[in-house]
Amino acid sequence: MVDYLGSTKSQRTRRHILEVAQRDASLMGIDSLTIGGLAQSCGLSKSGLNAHFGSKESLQVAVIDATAMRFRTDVGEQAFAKPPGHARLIAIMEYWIGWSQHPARPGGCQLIAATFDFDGLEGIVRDTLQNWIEQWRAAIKAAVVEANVVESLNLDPDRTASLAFGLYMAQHMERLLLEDGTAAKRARNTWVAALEA
Amino acid sequence: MVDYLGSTKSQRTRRHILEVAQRDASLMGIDSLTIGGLAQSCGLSKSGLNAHFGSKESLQVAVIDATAMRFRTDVGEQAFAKPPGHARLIAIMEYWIGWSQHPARPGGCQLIAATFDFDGLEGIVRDTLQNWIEQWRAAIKAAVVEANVVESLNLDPDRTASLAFGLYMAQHMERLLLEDGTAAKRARNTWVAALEA
DNA sequence: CCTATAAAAGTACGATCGTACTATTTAGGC
DNA sequence: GCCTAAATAGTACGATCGTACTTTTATAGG
Repeated sequence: MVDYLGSTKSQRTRRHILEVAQRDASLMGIDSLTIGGLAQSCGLSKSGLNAHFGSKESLQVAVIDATAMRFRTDVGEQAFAKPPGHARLIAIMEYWIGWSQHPARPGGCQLIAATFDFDGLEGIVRDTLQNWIEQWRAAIKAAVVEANVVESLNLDPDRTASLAFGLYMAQHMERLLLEDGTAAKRARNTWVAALEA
Repeated sequence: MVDYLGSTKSQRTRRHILEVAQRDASLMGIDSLTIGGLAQSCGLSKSGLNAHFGSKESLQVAVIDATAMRFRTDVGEQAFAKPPGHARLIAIMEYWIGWSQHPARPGGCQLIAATFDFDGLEGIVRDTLQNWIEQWRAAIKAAVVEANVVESLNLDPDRTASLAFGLYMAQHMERLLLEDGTAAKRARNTWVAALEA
């Protein structure tokens, strides 16, 4: 286990690399990261950067892990800090879309985008993505089950989780490719309406 | 305008290249196509293949155009052959998911996947994708407006179109990355339920 | 069948990729 | 402050990328 909170030179550099890499990955995608290009963005030499990860694949996994860890604190924990039930479901979409729109993510969520790149491939990068998506989907399902109990609803957990992912991805596509400034608000509204039905 | 239906040697070869390219693009993504790799898949030399398109960017646009043209006949026209209203909306999702699952598309829809690769870039490939997505989204919205009239419904066209794209993309992700065999059926069911609410 | 022309192959070139190996610089415990 | 070890830079190598240019092969009209 890598100590992400340490403060040796190596750890500080590694954190900085992953910071820059996450931004680059938002713009061009995780599989378009290059060691040379990233090194230049960080003010490092190619070999200096690669010494931290050993291979491009390990770098990609490290970027995904770092992003997923931040997602957990910025979205997951924030949403699950709300009381179970309707409020928590609303918060999930609220923080999730906020994550997508965050200034540190100028090209939108790197993880969702990477999903479409790696779903046809094999290897540890795909497995890492799969694992992260499964965890987040399971968390949403659990929140739906809770809400059914607390609010006496009858939402289908799987359908509702799919709907959440779908609205999130539609928002991503409409906002970034179609340059539709109303996409985020529409996704939130559709989510709220779906929970009431 | 290229004559896609001609039968000179060049036109036949071009069609074959685009056929193979669409399959490769389904598996690895349009932006991962390489001229050398595609030439090998086609049994052509690198330069023999490139003579048909002139550049990689033109090849990518040609692949997108060819895919979009097939989408129009296999999904758009099929769905709009149904009577306007509820039946047409159901058919849209039905044929769309059928397209995603078609054996010729082992890695799912190339166009939706490419969307997430090019939304942060600039150039003619992005513009071509944007144009295609906009057209299909407009068609869905039109079908919703029709259905509101025919069936005396009050569906929001924009929200419903976003929902359609969202359910489609969620199905793609769940089926291919999470290897969830129930994803397609769930997307259809959720769509049907949403139209009734 | 011959030939003009289209189609494909062959070849080459600079750029960039990931990565291994070596040299140099920098950091931190005594 | 020195000295060891960690961190980074330097260099090199084979592979592959896109693409320009030249040569060969195949096609189709007369």
